[in-house]
Amino acid sequence: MSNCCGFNIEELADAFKALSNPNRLQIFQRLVSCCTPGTLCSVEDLNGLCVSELGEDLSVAPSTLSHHIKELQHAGLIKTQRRGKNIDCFVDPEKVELLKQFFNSQ
Amino acid sequence: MSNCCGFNIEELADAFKALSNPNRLQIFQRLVSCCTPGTLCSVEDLNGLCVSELGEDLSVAPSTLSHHIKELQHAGLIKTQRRGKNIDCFVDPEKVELLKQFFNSQ
DNA sequence: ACAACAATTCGACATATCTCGAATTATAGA
DNA sequence: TCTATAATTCGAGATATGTCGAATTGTTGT
Repeated sequence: MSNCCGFNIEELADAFKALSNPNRLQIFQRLVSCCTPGTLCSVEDLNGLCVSELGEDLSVAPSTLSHHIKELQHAGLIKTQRRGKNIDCFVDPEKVELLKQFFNSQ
Repeated sequence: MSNCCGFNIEELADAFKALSNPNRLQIFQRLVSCCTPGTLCSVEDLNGLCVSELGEDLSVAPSTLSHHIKELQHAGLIKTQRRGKNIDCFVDPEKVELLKQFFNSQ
């Protein structure tokens, strides 16, 4: 577990890998921007989109979409929660904050 | 060329892909942190490290290191400049700014 | 219990990536 | 010109990734 300047390189690399696929990046971007300005994205606020909504303008098979959601989840970028037949997705604000700080470290 | 919320998804994905490899991320992190605080990273300032210096604590073959440098360059994250036998590397502050803004878009 | 819908798992395939060693190019200095 | 050093290019091999279709699981409503 290599550590550099307070950042865990492996953790960051995993996050960037998850964002390196255009389809996944679009999913993430959509989740980030779906939160109403001024409010935090969190599970409590329920500012999320279900899996099928996230794949609407993506032209990938449901199985591929599911795979991408899991990748984002394993990288710690999003969290999920079942709501009836749907699975809602939410950005993890702490991880986003970590990434912000990385690029702000001069 | 897909565009979302003012961001070019392909461009961002290329940058994240370049940062998704732990070795490349460490190279980038080292370049980012080598700039003296308060100063901008730019070719003019010559606040760079040569290729071999960047690979010192990385335990990869020179050919691999060269490959990674080129990946970072193609993604627009760094710029290079020959100085005698060495090739100096510099972070591109504009690209870093773009990535900052992406994570700051709520 | 059954049908419909949402999502996941699994196996397979094509493609991309990471890495290396060997050979090559570029530069500086004797 | 010759040698040493820095870096790159090239080809190859192992591994990882993106994608799909088919089958399966979980949930709701009839």
